[in-house]
Amino acid sequence: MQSSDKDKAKKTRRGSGAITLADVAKLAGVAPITASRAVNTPSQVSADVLKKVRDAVHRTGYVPNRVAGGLASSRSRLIAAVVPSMVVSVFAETIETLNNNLFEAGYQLMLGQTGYSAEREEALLEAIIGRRPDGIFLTGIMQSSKGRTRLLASGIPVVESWDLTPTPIDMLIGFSHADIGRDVAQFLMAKGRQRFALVRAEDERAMRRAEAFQGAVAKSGFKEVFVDNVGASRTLMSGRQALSRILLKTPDVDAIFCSSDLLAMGVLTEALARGIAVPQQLSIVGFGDVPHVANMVPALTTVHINARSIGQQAAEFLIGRAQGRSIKQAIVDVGFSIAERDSA
Amino acid sequence: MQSSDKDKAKKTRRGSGAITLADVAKLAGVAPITASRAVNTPSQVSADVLKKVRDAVHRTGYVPNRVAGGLASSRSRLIAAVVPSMVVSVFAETIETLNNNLFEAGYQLMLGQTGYSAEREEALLEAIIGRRPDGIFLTGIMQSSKGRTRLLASGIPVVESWDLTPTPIDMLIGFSHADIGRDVAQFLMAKGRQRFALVRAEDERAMRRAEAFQGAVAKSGFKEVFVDNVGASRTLMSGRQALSRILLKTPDVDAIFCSSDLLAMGVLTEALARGIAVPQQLSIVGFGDVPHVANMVPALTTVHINARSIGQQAAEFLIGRAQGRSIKQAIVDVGFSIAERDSA
DNA sequence: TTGAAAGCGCTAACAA
DNA sequence: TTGTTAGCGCTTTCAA
Repeated sequence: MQSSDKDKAKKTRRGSGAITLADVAKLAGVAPITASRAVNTPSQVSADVLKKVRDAVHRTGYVPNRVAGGLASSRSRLIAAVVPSMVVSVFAETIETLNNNLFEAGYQLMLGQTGYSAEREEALLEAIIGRRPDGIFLTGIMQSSKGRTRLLASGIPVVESWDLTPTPIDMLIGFSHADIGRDVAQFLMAKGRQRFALVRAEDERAMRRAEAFQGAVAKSGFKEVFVDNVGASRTLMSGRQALSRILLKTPDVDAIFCSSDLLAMGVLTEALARGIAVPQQLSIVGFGDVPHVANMVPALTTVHINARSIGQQAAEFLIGRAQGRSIKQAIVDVGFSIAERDSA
Repeated sequence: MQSSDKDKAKKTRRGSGAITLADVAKLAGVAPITASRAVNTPSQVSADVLKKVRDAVHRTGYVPNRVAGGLASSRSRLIAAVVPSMVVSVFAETIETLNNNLFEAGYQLMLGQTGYSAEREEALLEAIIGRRPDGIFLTGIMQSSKGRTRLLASGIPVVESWDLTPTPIDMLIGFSHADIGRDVAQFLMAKGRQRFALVRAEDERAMRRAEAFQGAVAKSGFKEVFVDNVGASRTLMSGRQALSRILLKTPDVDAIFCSSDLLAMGVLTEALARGIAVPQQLSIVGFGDVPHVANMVPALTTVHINARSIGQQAAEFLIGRAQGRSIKQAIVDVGFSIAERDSA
């Protein structure tokens, strides 16, 4: 007798308890589908209905359940991004730009981190595909054939990045690491440097830059390049320690190419601490061009990668695909440049 | 006559086309719910069924649709995190740790960036609640009462962070910005410094640190603190420019507290470039303790925040709540410390 | 312009 | 231990 008008029908068994579109529709006196149209495609309903539904939305504080919507429409409006690490600022820049652009277009970003681990990457892929995102952004190329197969089988648009390959899974926005290694070597040789060393982290792309660097140096007949591998530790401190080791083995070193700006800053810091003149006695080149290295003293010479433009381009591709457009030029080489400053 | 066994029943109208649990179940010769149990709670099915279902999963490459599962169970296994910016490494550290811990527990991270903008934050909140995540991590305290109301109404567990308040929405992991400002002022006064300046970005929390700093200095009878507000630009360059401006107004400045390590590095860089001795002539204190500032020369004295422990604690809270546990001590002051190094 | 019906792919509840 | 049934909250399809 005193039942409110909420429970006129027989009670259902479950549910999250939140306001649903059906509640809004009932309040507005229209069918659920009409309320749906008023919310999503207002141009399809009359002004009268629009007003009633909007009122009801306001009164109830209704927030559409995108999970249900996603299931029904098989468009999740979710994009997944896979990154080795967030604390590496170049990746953070790409993700920030990607995320901002996606958000403007009504897409949400799901973030996965591999920590540079292959098995982690595999588990991540499964978790991502399980969410049925409308697109996937990969930092790097998917190396594992199992991963490639899964991705292909999922039918989800994929952007690989930060590298070049003739056989991308789908779309690609990258640059050539071999070219970078070679160009940096030539740059340093043109400066008259003669004894080279590399400081690099355990990372497949860094390895390819290193190999091209070594190749170019060898081709010009200089002594073999000394390579210091700092392993997984990508800190300023490991750069400092690397220089110490290098000086022990090759005291006559006069040029060092590092696999990241942070390592280069470490080398630079250690050099200054030891009273080694940079760039007079020692040239140092970094990789990434993190924003602030340009304004340090001495300013770091480094390889500039346009991390933000990669993020933006990826957003365009992914949104385009999610909206059913086909991307014509889906393989883009964004290139790089050597930002010549004070350290080399 | 030649129809495959896929389409024995009448064709359905829609769908994403991917392999579903029903396909797997049919192949394994069991009911869908049994296949579901084999996949999610293997202990509930017989060894025989488990094997048949696992085989079918392998043969088909089935990946469970978490969207559908989330809708049915009203547990999305999704946690949302709101951050002002990813390129600020302290936030990146927290997010990285949060994400890693969540992933281990089978949760996925959805990332939202406010860009320090309030209206952006509002839109973000709507997008996040629409996904019905199992938890929300907020960098900072939700200031807007509208936002607080929405969050409260959503019923989703919330962790606010990076700050303290007597009235959190739900859970809280933070530290006192006023205490930091006061302690840093006292630290510098104890060092015998007499003429103070602040470099700060346009940011509510930085403002509170600044005010407490000014208060402590005033209380001790020193000249008024000169404040340089660099606005939204949080770069090393803005730190350099800030020092230039400060020197113009207060040439006798001997201590500067910056609202971030990056700004402090800028001030430090500019000081060194001008031949100002640090810390002899000028003490510089940063905020955040980004990993590498400890190893620079001179090493930066800064306020250490345990960004990773915030992320880890938040993961624990959120996962606990998502699994129905109630958190007893849901307000945590993680504190801070002044990492005294060479710059002050 | 509006609505009825039928699912999206999965799991909770109940039953066998 | 396994299965049946009935939705989760929304949108597509088809019809009026």
